[in-house]
Amino acid sequence: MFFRIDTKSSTPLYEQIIYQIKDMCLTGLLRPGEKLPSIRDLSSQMVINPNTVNKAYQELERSGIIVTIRGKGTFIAEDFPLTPLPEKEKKIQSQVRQLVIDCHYAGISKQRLLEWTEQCFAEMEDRSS
Amino acid sequence: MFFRIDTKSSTPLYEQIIYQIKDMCLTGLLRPGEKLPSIRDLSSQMVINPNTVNKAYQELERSGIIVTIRGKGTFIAEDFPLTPLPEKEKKIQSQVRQLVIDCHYAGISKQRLLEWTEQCFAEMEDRSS
Amino acid sequence: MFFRIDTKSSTPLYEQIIYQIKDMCLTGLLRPGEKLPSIRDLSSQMVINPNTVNKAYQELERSGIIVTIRGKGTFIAEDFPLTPLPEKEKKIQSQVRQLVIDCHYAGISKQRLLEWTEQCFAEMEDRSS
Amino acid sequence: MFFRIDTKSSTPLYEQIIYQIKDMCLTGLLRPGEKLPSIRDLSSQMVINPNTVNKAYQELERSGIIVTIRGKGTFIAEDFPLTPLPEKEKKIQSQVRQLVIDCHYAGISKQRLLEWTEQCFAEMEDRSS
DNA sequence: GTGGTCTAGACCACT
DNA sequence: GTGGTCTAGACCACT
Repeated sequence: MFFRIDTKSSTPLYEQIIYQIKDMCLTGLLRPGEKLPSIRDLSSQMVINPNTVNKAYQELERSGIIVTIRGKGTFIAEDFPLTPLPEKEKKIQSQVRQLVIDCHYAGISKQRLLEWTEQCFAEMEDRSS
Repeated sequence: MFFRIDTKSSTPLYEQIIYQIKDMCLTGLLRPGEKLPSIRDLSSQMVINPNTVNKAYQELERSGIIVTIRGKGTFIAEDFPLTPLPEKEKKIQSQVRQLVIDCHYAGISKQRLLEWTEQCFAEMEDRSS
Repeated sequence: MFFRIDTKSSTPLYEQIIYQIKDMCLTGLLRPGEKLPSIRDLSSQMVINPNTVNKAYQELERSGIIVTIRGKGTFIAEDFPLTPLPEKEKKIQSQVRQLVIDCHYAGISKQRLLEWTEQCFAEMEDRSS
Repeated sequence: MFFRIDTKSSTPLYEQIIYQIKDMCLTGLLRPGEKLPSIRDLSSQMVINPNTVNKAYQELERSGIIVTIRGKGTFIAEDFPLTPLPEKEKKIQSQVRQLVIDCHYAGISKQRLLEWTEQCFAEMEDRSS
């Protein structure tokens, strides 16, 4: 497991961990049932505090993406949890709008944004197989 | 000027204001040279702290979107400021990736995300004319 | 707000706080929209660490019972969130079974258990009015 | 003996075993004097650590529900141990309250909770005969 | 060895 | 003043 953490980023460390693990699940780098590194291992590997890793793991468990088994460790959940809530949809729609606004002011064309989006989906498509 | 502010949202109020003004610029609701309400007016209208509006205006001025003229007020800048920095590009790329991840877990298809994106661009196209 | 925390109990402090606040909501001691004490105030009042209160508040927010507004504080949510998930139902059913088992071995009759249950409901009935 | 163990559950394995054995005693599936499987057998059957089973048996013996006879094995005690301590009563009362709170937020009516409780008692009634 | 809880204390962003 | 994040470090329960 290779993590790329950006300490200068404004997004909290624990959120970066969450996104990386979700990413690895969707790209197939992490498989259902696979064991994640222990909190201590990952925290020492990333040179951050165990509590921070713990927070990330707990939030991932809350959303059903990982499962912790007492005294044994943490594992990728067997079933892929989809939660299509109407609130989430609205939130994502407003994120899209903000992204488009940012693109306009950064001089990024519609063409490029759509390409990037397609590319990300392409790298993740295999998860469903 | 109609603002839709969500005090319960996790995105800070001042950022919400920034996005709304940028949005109105891009959709044509605000035109170059147009006068913005004073900090006092806007803050009392929105029932929020004047400091919050002030912070939004200051950041908008720093990025060249609005211009303050001493004793006259604040106005939408005449020239559309493009800041295509390579850092920004990277940042947006990672935002796209996070958005795609969120869509996957929210059960939102590529199709729908692309549609939403196109729609936003469509509503803003006229600004370049 | 009066909190009764049992440091000797095996249930974590943060969970005790959660149950107390839920309890006060259901019995009407806390009303929708009402402001909760700040994390610092409550923690110093209870002589526990602010992080512990923070954890309780965050979990309550996650389940929609309270709402935090940036820089303003934490408030009881306006709308009462009911989440009748089938998993939760199962969990409660097994809790009931465990409770009944415990009653048997503690020599507590069905009669008494039912009375206690009725009593609790009675004290909370008014919430719906 | 059939055990239904949930490794993903937050209640410790050894507690799950305890409750299951108590349950089987009260429903009549296990009779006074009946022999329990050895720690080794049960642990290999359940695919869990022998220490976990050992812990469960020890705690059951401490509360007088089972009896170990050197070189012979472990048996269900002949006499039904009742331990009506005032502390236990208080503890159960607070468990009832927590249960009622959980029911409220899970949208489970008083009616249904009482039904479930009655049902459990019904399935166990015969033990006293 | 595994995760869970809690403390003490620092620093930051937002209002 | 408000909550959010993070660190350092301790202790505990479970396997």
